[in-house]
Amino acid sequence: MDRRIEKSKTAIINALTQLMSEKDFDKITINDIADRANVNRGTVYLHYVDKYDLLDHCIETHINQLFECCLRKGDIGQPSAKTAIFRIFEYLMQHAFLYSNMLTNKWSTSFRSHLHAVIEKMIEEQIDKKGIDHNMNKDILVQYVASATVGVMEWWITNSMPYSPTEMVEQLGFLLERVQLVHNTKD
Amino acid sequence: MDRRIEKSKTAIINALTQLMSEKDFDKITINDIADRANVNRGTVYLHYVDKYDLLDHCIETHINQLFECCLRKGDIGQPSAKTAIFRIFEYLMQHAFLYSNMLTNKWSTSFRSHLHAVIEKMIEEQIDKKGIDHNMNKDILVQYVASATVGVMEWWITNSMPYSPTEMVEQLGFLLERVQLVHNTKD
DNA sequence: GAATTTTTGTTGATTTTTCAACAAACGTTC
DNA sequence: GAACGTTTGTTGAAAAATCAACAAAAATTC
Repeated sequence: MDRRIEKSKTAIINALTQLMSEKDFDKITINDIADRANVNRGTVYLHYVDKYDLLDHCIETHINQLFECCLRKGDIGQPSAKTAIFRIFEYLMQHAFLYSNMLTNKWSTSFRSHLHAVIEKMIEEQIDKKGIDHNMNKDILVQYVASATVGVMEWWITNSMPYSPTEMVEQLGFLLERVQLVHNTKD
Repeated sequence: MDRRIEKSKTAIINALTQLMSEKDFDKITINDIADRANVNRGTVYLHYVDKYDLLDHCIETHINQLFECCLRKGDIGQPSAKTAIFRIFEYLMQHAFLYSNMLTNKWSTSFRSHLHAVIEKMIEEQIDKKGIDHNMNKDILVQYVASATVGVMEWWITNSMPYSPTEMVEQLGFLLERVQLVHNTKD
């Protein structure tokens, strides 16, 4: 990709990220974004069809970043499932306003689908590593667990994080043990 | 100035600044600079005729920055001469390697002249504020004091800062008192 | 609800940046 | 000192970014 495109895109995404942790998405104009990114307003339209398309890419970037951060955080191998889940909740908490903003009513579909995609991959890896009960269908199990996990996360964020990350991991741990995705030993 | 030019120029100047506090100027190539600035090598030549022209502009930027930082550091009015001098020495100390690198044998001319220009202005302001002895010529006095001050600074940097900023201010204070540029009261 | 302002999305002309290719100068190594 | 790789500075064509101007849509104000 052309160096200029990369610079413009990251500047724009970063600008929206900043603004999203300052005020409501609805209150943010393309002009605000362009100003903050220090690019011409036209440049935004050059790469994104509108504000919502930009938000979509912004969300995608952040979900990837979240998992990049939580799954390869200076580890040699992969962290255990419980550690990963804990880090995710912790991360969400640290960027509370931004993420609850990304889940804002109308546009939560994008957030959910991107999060689902990445959680799905993660769960599949886990299954391939640990194996499953012989009378279980893998595809269905993946969809089941992914939907459940994303649902819990979404609920947790939109309800102002009523429990601590530690509690969330513990509870989710119990549930995941029942489908044998997590060892029931101390982590 | 076009937004792109401004961005390119600051990226390039910042890149050189970074590299200058890491290694000798002679060891820095245009390629290094372009890579660090994340611009094409050609872009460097678009704004600067060569490495030495770039260094000159870099030095200019830094001298301005130094004085911006030392003379308007959250003050309401102007800081006293002694305070300003102290801050300058302190600032030089904090960016020791960079500045000693900027004074490196061959290219010190540029550094000296830019520093001189800015010190000269500063001294003139001081004189206009405090006035001078009636049988003294202002122009000559300015040149005299500016050269002396710059010379001391240059010597101080290239000789690895043998005295503390406090001592330097004290000594320079004595000397400046003799031409009545600084009050001989406690500051 | 009409008038006014702001925001949006598009356009075309212009400028800047990029990239790849080049020859010349330079530095190193054998 | 010949051969090698690296760095320099320049070129032209292509791509991207800028800017100003525009009409339409949306939001605000009175």
